Amino acid sequence: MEEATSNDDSNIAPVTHSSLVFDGKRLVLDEMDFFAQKKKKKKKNVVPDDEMVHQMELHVDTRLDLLTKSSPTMGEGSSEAKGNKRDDKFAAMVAELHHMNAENQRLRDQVDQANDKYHALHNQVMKIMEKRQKNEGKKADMIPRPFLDIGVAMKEESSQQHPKGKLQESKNQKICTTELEASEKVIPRVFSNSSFKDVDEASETMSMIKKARVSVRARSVSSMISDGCQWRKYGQKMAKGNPCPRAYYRCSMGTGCPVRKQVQRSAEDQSVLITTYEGQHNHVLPPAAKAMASTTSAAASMLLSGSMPSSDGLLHPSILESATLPFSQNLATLSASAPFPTITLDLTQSATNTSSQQLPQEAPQDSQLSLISPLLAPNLFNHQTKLSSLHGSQGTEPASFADTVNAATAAITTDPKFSAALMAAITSIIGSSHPVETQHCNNK
DNA sequence: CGTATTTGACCCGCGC
DNA sequence: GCGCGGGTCAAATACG
Repeated sequence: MEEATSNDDSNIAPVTHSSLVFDGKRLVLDEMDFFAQKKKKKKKNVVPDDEMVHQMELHVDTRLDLLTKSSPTMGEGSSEAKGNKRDDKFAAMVAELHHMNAENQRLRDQVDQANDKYHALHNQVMKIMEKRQKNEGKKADMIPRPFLDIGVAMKEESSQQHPKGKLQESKNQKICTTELEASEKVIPRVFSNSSFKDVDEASETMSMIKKARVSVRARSVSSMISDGCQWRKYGQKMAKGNPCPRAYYRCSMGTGCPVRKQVQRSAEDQSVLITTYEGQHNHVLPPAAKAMASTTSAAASMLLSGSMPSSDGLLHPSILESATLPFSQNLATLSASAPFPTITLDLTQSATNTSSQQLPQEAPQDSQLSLISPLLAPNLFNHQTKLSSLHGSQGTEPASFADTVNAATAAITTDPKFSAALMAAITSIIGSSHPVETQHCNNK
């Protein structure tokens, strides 16, 4: 029935309908003599073709224009003169419309061109960085895969991936070799699809960025690793195969902030807290929160850039081999078989790996942090410098930690060591910004 | 009383 | 089409 009424409206005159939408002054409009004439005209042309509809649309603008400019006290006597005036205005409006259409088209072209240029430039930057990396004596076979078309990669691998991808996450570390072999096959196609060809692809990528997730595994006794942000709990669910419930949080620092996170204890080790971040903040963040937020962005970029394996795998073996950090192995995994591409940063692995090498099994949590943190700065600032020189901007400014992580986003695509540094960054964030919780862990 | 949390209901996508 | 599981909503409740 509602449909019928709305149809009635549109049948009477699209003009009326649109005018309603436009300024909500339908009554006033109906009282105008000019409007009455329009109705008569319409009745004459019973079958409205496209041109007619177009004209009617034009009339909308004309009438609206008249409404704002003409005097309501106009009599009916000078209708002929007014008609001429209206014709003139109508012609002017048509001309203006054509002009605007042309301009619109021109702007669209400009946007397209800008888009193309952006991708071309991005491509060039990546090539330059790649060259630099090679010049710095990197292994020849350790070529990162810039501009990985994750959509393509995921499609490619969807035929190979396991039916229950999420359950595979814990197994990723074991099947890493197989997965990487599979991912190698994708590389040629990846390079051939190095830039986005159309808007659809770009928007798909944008949604991918939004949906990209960063999962952080860390040992914590408290129910949530606070990260400087304000979170509002909006749900809790029992996840299958896990006795511990999964909690859903929404960022409450900004109105309508799309960022969400899930917190869940690991099924295997309930002392391990898995925090999964999704989305990007749409508001200003406190310094403590900035770093984690930046990490999410970095991870999203990393997913897009393809410096990580295509799906369900660990970091590229060469990446791991090249990583000098002792805890880098098994530190980050990527799961693209999950509903959304997810990077898992395993801070517990690093702790156990490190502690198994150097510390007693019951080594406190802060030993992990103290080992990692010193390694962080040189890695990060090294890349900060690189980027600053590339962009030719504020390289001398003392970058905040968050800025550093932000700047790392691009670098991460070219330097595999950087992922390890990122792990360290997050570890130090968790450790530094929440001494209470860390203490909590330590006390246990 | 306003705000945050809890929790059952609901929606949606996916696999069979 | 149906069931399952993940994710979200929103009314009820708790809390400061």
